[in-house]
Amino acid sequence: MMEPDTKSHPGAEALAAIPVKADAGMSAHAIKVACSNCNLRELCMPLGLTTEELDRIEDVVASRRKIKRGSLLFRNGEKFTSLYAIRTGFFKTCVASEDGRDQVTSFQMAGEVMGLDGIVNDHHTCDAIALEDAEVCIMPFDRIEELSREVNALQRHVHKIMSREIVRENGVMLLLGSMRAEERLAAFLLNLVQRLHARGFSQSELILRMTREEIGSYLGLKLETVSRTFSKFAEDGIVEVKQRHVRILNTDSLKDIVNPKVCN
Amino acid sequence: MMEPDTKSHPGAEALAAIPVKADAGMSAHAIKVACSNCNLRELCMPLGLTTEELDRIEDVVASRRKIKRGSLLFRNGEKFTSLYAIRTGFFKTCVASEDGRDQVTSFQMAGEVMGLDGIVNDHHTCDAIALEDAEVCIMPFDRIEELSREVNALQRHVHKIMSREIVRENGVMLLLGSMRAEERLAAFLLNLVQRLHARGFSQSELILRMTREEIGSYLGLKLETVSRTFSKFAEDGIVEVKQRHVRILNTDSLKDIVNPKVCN
DNA sequence: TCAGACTTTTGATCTGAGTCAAAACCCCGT
DNA sequence: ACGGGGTTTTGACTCAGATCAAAAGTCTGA
Repeated sequence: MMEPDTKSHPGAEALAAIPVKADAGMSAHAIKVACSNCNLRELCMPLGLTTEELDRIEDVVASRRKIKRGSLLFRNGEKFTSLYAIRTGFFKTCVASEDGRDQVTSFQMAGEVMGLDGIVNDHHTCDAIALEDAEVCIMPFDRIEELSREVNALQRHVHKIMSREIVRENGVMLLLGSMRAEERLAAFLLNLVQRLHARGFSQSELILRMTREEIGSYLGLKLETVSRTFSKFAEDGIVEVKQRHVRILNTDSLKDIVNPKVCN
Repeated sequence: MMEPDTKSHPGAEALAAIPVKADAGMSAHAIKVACSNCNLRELCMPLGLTTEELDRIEDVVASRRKIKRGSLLFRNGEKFTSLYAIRTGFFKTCVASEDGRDQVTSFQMAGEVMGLDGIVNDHHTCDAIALEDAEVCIMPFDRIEELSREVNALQRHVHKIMSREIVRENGVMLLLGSMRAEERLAAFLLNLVQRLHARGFSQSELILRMTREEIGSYLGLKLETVSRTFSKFAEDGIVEVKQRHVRILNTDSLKDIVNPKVCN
């Protein structure tokens, strides 16, 4: 299983077609970004912009920043200044209660925007941690606000991104509030693979960038339960699992698990 | 317990100090609203507006609508046109999975804004149901967008409202993903009473507008568990519960339950 | 005022997921 | 190539909350 050349997950190579490229070690402010040439544009930018509007929006992206695996893009309590669009890599965000429990609230991949939580109180309320070496575009929020007063498409886009996050979280609440372990894991896999597919990767094969414990935290389960459920799916021939390599053998079964059919 | 005159929950009388008043039966479009005189203004409007700005923002509120207890303000799938600010009454919003499970995703009270879920796809993705007779201010979203291009404080306010909702949902995910039944219910009560207190009501006494089943749905518990947990709190002398009347006798105990102290 | 439907409480029992423990596995840096 | 730390799997047992059931309470509208 799992030929090494299978395009099963975004890696740096897949997103490298950006002409104005930051050399390693180049400091953030020296980078001239070029959204117009970024192949993630349709993910983080509104569609149907005039060239002039696009030019102006490029100015929103002040610079880029590389984050090493395991380190933080921002942390709870930190002053909020910017939103971040992921160029490469993979993140988790976690909130913590006072007594140290914590909860993964999302996993984010290329083209997705992070930092919306910071707007309301001018400070971030969660940690954003890179699960693999990553690079983000830094978009100072005051510039976003300024420009979105003038470019209607940008204004609309910002509103949609925030609304999308609200709707996503509604879905997670449904999952956490009413699904059983198998349903949660099936929903999680389908969601991941669907987002990867939208980025040009396989519909059936993926590499998990997070541990069983992180999956468990996101799904409100313990890591052992996540592991057992993977094993169960594998026994049932629904997936092949080899550590973090997952191949989905039967998407329909997963869908049936998430939405149990009322049988005749 | 619970003297009838105790100001333990918003009722119509508490919010009636609005000079330009809609008579019963008056059709929605005939109402001239007056945010400037609404005592909920500091909840739904940005602070520090000039009189001129306030005048313009009043134009955002196109009209009002009364919703009878049990009926819908909007429903899943319905076209999105407006946000709604609650003037009086109490709502729940629920999402449903394809197979008919459903999940209460929030309870909303006077001064709170509903409908943000509809922005991303131009259609609502949840149902909003009045739990008591209610009245909302209708704010067509295209007008909000238009005006927030010109009034910076409004733009900022809209962003904050959406961000606040994201942060709130992060908190609910933490609750659903990592808390036990008692912790969930304690957190729920503290949250409700805190919001009511911000509206001038008692810090220790409240009337629940929702059933045990609705509380359970919100908290990811069955109604029996909610009932038992209330009984447990009552036995422990933390609250007095008589149907939907709740008096909190010991707020600190509730806080300790939510955030268990690491004992010495 | 009363009937009937909904809501809430409480008891008894069951079960899915948590907990504890140990072994296997794998990856990484030196 | 190896050692060691983190990760994953699996087993045995426990328990919090679900489920099933029945009775009591209460609200509503005719």
